[in-house]
Amino acid sequence: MNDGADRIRAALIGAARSIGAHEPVEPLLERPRDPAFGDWATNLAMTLARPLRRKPADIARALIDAMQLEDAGVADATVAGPGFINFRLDTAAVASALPVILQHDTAYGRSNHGAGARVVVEFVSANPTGPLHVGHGRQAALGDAISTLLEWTDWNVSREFYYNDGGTQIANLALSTQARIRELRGDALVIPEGGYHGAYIREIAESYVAEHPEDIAGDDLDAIRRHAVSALRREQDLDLQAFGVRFDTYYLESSLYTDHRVDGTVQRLIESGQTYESDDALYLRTTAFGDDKDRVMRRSAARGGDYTYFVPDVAYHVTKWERGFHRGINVQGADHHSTVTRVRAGLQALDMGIPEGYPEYALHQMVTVMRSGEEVKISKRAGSYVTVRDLIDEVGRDAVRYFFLMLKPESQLTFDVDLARTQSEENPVYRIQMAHARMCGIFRQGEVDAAALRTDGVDLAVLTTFEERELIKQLADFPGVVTGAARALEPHRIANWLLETAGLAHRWYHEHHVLDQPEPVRAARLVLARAVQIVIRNGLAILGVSAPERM
RNA sequence: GCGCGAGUAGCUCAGCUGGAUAGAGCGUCGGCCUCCGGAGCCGAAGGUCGUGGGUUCGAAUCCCGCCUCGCGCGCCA
Repeated sequence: MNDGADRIRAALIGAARSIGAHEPVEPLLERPRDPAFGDWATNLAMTLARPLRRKPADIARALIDAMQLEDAGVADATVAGPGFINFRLDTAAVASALPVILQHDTAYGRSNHGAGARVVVEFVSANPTGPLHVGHGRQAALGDAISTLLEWTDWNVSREFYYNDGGTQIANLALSTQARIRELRGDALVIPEGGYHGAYIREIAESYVAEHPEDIAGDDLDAIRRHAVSALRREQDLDLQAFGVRFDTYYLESSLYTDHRVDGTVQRLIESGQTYESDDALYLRTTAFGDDKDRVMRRSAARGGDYTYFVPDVAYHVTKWERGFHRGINVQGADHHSTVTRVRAGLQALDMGIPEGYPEYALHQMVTVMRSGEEVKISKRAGSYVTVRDLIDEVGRDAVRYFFLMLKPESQLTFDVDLARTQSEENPVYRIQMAHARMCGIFRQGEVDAAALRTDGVDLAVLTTFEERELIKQLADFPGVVTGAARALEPHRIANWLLETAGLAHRWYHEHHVLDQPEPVRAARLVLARAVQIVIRNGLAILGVSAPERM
């Protein structure tokens, strides 16, 4: 799988048994912080110190003495610090990672931990009441990359978009559009309380009047609502298309009512005995499941007597479970944090065998936009905010994707438009793509068919320089980085790893030439260049960023 | 007031779920610059990991208190 870690691990297990360690022995191998220490390190001796009642350093020496070092590709093993064992691999063992990369090619980095199980990843889920803004953009990039990471670890992923096409906000949308229609006729503009002020509402009003000559007065509120929702859905679809994000399913909140799933969920909650009436409203005892107060399910008659949003939300998550998704991941902004406890509480109250942690949440913090050194003020009420489309038009899809993914989700993100559009290596996307393009440039210059390169008969042990060792080790780490990022639902690990890889690749490229080298070296370096090309391309693919052959 | 998140180099941020002398990019300073591919390369300086305690062989990482910032706290969604 990688450059010798498995062989060292096996040798360590054998050695630990021979000195009397209790099962199971599971040595942890990691990269030493400083490459001067070696290629791999283990703290096994320290963890064995207590059960064996011996000093870590003594155990470390005993382990080394009992190991078959040469068989494991180890050139040198030393005890260091409080009891670490550092292993230095021979050059051939390090280089053994390269044939694996070339053989697996587009599949290098994939693994089968998910065993094909189904998972639904819900993200964006914007109300059809306006264009997608930068927060949705972060969510689209995150949700798509998390989905891809899961696919790379063999999960059967369904990307899902949930449309809140019912409720107060849609009513306000219809009323806002109606007000604009009547403004077109010369009436004074009166946008209702909680309505939408953006200029796009006027455009929708104009198209409504054009398509509905029979209702230029704007009296048919139902038709106005349908027109506005479909117009905005179309806009959002175009935004997502420009971003290269596709969904497998669109789930409509309104269908929960027509299928009587909301009524059914309420009925089952009442039967669970976890509900009660108070002040003419129906409550769910969510405090029994960790909430800080009980939540209203059905409003009092004085307030309309209808259900609060969280009832269809629970009903919706029941459908996820019943549709066979026994793992669900919701990608949302941290401003929706309070829904986490409520939705889970509702599912637990139903007592239908859904695990407590269902669904999982990947919450991200807010996004601000920086342009010309100043923060772009976002005022949703006034309808002035930066849309996903604005960003894509300004800096391109690749940069938008990468910038949204380069920070961990818990960090607030400042999108620096000027940096994103910079065409030099201070721009991280450019830097990574350039590393890939440089490898392609070598093949182009040397008229080498990279895809046809084979490692048979190539002496990879001639890749002895420091830069080559470090670069190969980095490439060998890729599968582990992918599984770690997938497990943690953290695409930014891929982004950071790619940036490191690009740095090592650039350094190698500048220090050592390929095409003008004598034969044993030239062939080996071509293989290394090919491996770099493959791994960077695969990493970028996970993030949804392209890998251009020239810049 | 309560809940969640953040606080790490001048700036923007990583830090692989407890490991060694805490890293990267930008910026600053000093050198190179007729090199497959270009505004690029090499090197250096720069840190009380917000703060005070605790846990242990060992803490940026885990626990408790406090400080600062962001978000949320409706019979809105």
